Amino acid sequence: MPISGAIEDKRVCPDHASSEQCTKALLPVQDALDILSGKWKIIIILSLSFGTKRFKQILREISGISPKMLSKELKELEINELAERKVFDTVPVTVEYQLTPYGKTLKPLIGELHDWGAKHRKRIITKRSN
Amino acid sequence: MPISGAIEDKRVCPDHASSEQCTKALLPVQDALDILSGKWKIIIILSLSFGTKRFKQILREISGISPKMLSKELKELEINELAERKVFDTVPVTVEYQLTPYGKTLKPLIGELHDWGAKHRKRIITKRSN
DNA sequence: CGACCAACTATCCTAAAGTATACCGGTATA
DNA sequence: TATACCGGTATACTTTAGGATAGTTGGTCG
Repeated sequence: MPISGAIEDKRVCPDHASSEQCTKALLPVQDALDILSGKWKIIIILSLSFGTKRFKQILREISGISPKMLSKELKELEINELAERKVFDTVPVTVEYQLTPYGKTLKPLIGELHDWGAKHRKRIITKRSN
Repeated sequence: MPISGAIEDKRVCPDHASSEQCTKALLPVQDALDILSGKWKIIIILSLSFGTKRFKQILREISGISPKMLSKELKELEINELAERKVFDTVPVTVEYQLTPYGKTLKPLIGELHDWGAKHRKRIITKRSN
């Protein structure tokens, strides 16, 4: 006897939602993940969403990251046009990083991530203390 | 001479936004990333957001994933109470996976990811064809 | 009998991710 | 003189993620 296979949320998943539709919906998500994946990229973007920052400043704010990783990740963000590197001819040289306008389009996404993370954090902390 | 260090978006980053505030904002995001990171987890959640699915069905829908990875990732989703595994005593045995109510709270986040990914996809495809 | 189904598990392996530590040239500060 | 700052590199290393392939258990089909 076959099981029901009931899909409980008809709004999100109408009965006719085929596997192909699902597979198709995965593509944009995979594209997004491709350039946001890794342990640090989103964290760095969040940090820059607070404003222009200098290299050492980011290094200090993000605990645990090494200069090598920060350097590498910033380069990748630059390549993908999410962040911008500006060099000032001061002595010693000053380098500033900031989000590009395109990078700023990630703010709603990161906002959601922050909100969900905050709720999740509460949840796990509450659990532990029980 | 010091540079301006001007922060262009006072709405997001008031002048008094200290490094500590920024560091603090990172925590919830890191918590979220901790359980969502990896190549497949978000993809699997998205797939399940379309409705209850069986193991082989997910395997077919998500191209490129191996049974080993799918199995591993599903277990982790279970541990974090984002997904649920139901075994039916049919012949042969049937196993269904679905999002828990808690897992469903990720839908807005994944929606944002999908939307941004779709725009990004357009952007890179347009670029390539130029 | 042999092949195939579902739902995995086991084993082996590689490539990439990430860490740790040290170092650079030039300047300023104690 | 010694130390620290800046914006990184260089080197060496470990860890982990993920891929490829095969096998398992119990049952059905032809």
